[in-house]
Amino acid sequence: MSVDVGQVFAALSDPHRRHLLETLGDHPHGATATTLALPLPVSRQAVDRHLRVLERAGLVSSARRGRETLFAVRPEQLTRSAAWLTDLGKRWDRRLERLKNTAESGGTP
Amino acid sequence: MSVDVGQVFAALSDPHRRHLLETLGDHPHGATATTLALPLPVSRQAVDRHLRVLERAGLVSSARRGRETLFAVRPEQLTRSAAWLTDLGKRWDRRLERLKNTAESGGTP
DNA sequence: TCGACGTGCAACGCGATGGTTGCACGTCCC
DNA sequence: GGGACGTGCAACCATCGCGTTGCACGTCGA
Repeated sequence: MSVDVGQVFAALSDPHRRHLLETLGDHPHGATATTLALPLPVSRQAVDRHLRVLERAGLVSSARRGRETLFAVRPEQLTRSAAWLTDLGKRWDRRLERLKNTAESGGTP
Repeated sequence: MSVDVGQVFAALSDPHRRHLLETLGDHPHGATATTLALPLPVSRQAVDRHLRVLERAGLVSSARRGRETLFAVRPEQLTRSAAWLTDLGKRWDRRLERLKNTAESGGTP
């Protein structure tokens, strides 16, 4: 909770962050920023900042273990955002359905 | 089709654009940028650019009628993005479920 | 036809964002 | 304890996105 859908969408708008999320899905135990940055053409700090953005959006969680920080996915926020999207879609469909019925029952003047 | 989910999420990340989408839902016949900008504290051009972004993301459609341009919602892309989100969520859940089972059946070495 | 209205495009300023590098702190291993 | 490793933070620069204004073009109505 307490996280705006806007932050989630902003986090998901970046291709690098989406890639990080996909990769993190393959590491359910969690992965460090250094490990994730290894095959990428960007620096460790950049990946770290991306992970911070994802964390602020509630999409990943960070847990420090010893001298390394493990990041792991957190499905709840993603589910919430998906629900937001489907809700908006449903409202649209309902409006369009009403419009269609109105048109059939007599009136687009 | 041919629209990236990144564009959709980037479009949805802005509060003004989300508000425009909500408002457009109340005008199934379509609305002009000037009309939409009236109650807002931003200029008509700003609203127009927001609508262009939404159009590029495939979330709204523009149709010129005479000297005015009507914008209307287009639910398909929104449905697609919602599906993308739920799919990613499902994959995560599946991974986490597997992890849980693995842990129970004996092994986190 | 001519004035009025509405739109689209270009140029500009400003703040946010993404990327880099360098350095200080905490933690593991010998 | 001491060196090595990994992380977090700050400063700096380039780029992008948002908002503004001004102007030219197309379209409606008298």
